[in-house]
Amino acid sequence: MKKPAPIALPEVRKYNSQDKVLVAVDCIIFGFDPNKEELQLLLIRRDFQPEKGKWSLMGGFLKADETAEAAARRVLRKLTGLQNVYMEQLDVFSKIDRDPAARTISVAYFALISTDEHDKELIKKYSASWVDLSKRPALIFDHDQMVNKAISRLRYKASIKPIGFELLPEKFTMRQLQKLHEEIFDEKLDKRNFSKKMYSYGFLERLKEKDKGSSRKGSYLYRFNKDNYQEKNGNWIDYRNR
Amino acid sequence: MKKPAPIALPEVRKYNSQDKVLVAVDCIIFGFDPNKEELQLLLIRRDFQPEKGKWSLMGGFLKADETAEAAARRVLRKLTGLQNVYMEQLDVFSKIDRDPAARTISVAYFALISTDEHDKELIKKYSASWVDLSKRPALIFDHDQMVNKAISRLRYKASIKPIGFELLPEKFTMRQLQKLHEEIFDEKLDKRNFSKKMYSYGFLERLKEKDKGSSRKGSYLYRFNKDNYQEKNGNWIDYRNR
DNA sequence: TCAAAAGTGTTCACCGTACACCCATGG
DNA sequence: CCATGGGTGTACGGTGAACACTTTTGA
Repeated sequence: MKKPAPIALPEVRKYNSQDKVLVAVDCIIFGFDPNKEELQLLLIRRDFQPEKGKWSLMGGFLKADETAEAAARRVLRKLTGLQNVYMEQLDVFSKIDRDPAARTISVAYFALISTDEHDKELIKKYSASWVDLSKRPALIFDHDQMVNKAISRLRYKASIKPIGFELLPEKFTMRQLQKLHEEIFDEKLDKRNFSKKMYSYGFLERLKEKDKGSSRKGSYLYRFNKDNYQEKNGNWIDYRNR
Repeated sequence: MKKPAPIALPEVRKYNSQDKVLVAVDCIIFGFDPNKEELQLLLIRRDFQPEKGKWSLMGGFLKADETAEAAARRVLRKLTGLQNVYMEQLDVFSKIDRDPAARTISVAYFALISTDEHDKELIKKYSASWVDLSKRPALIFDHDQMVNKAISRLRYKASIKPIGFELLPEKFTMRQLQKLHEEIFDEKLDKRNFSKKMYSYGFLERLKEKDKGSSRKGSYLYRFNKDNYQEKNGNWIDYRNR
């Protein structure tokens, strides 16, 4: 199918004389616990040197036969067991000494998962745990930078796409949805304006059921209707064409 | 200063067993010729295999002792002679066979320069040339994808930051500024509304001089006032915190 | 019956958009 | 004097923000 690349000697030498480097992927994994009403981050305790025992993002090395995205998905799956996760490339981090053990550049990905869905066994195996975003410990290398960047990106994305649904269980209440947005943007929102806006997008499906967990009266459960979203997504403008 | 990384044998073997890959940087270089009133792209004709003679973005390989951004700036400088250029990381492209000669991942950067500033000699040396964005030839590898992504990003950026000034000469007319925006967003704008909006941001400085090149009456020249921009940039919202 | 959370409508200010005429000048 | 592009103001509608009271029900 593909014609073999023509190999001319001087050019081959050119390629060969270039430096090769290790390429890592690191995953910034966000979650949201509707009960705790806090944004959370899935972190691991590193079980190898350097910086063994310190808190870190989950990461791994890019293999020669996979794309960066595939590597990130592999890493994420190893830790959570989840496959079809919202994931997006953030940026490359390439400071020379970012990993003191070896020259490594890292491609950071951010992922959104609903905390009730992942595999608890795997998390235990990797000594990982969910920590409140606001109380997160210092991380190794440049991982704090990665997290900060991921937060910005999350805000941006949430402002132009209904991305927050990735972080909620299938059925959720309007309050939970609002709390999530309040956490993401770090500001209080007016519940009347908030629900009005959400209704206007047209992709919320109100169920018959009510959730009685948080009040006497009970609150309606909603579901995100993807079909409606596809039809009406003219409401959401994304300049970045993702 | 920095304490040496603790080296434990098994972990070193771990790092060593990982694949290393070639890392390239590619620059999507946008320009705008206020006379032609067209967005342009700076392309080169590749002078080595594979795909020798085809149109391509300017690129190069990442060296072991430089960051990706430094590499991109080095590459850009080699071609244009320019140093303080607006530049931003786009994304990593890592399809396995994107470069048929060797497994290479590429970090794409997009850059904005004012076409009157660059070094014509260097451009000649690299058989580069400015092409109209709308009439650009097909590019090698995945460079077309890179360009498309860069266009989206340019639109996004221009919608939240006064990025377009990077593409204009120091002094410019309101018409030129408008044309630039029209090119970026690919739509006609109303000149009254446009200038009103630009004034409202408060960072345009109207000069005494007029440009008599395009009309009898002559049109005022403006300058971008960075100080004013710093003060008033609350007008521009950037969720991505750059 | 009351405490606690849920649900719901209206008003107002501001911003983006549509739209048309006079001005200055060189030829 | 006239053709050409330059420069400016107003009116309207839609959207986002502020704001308070009633409902439900378990204890």
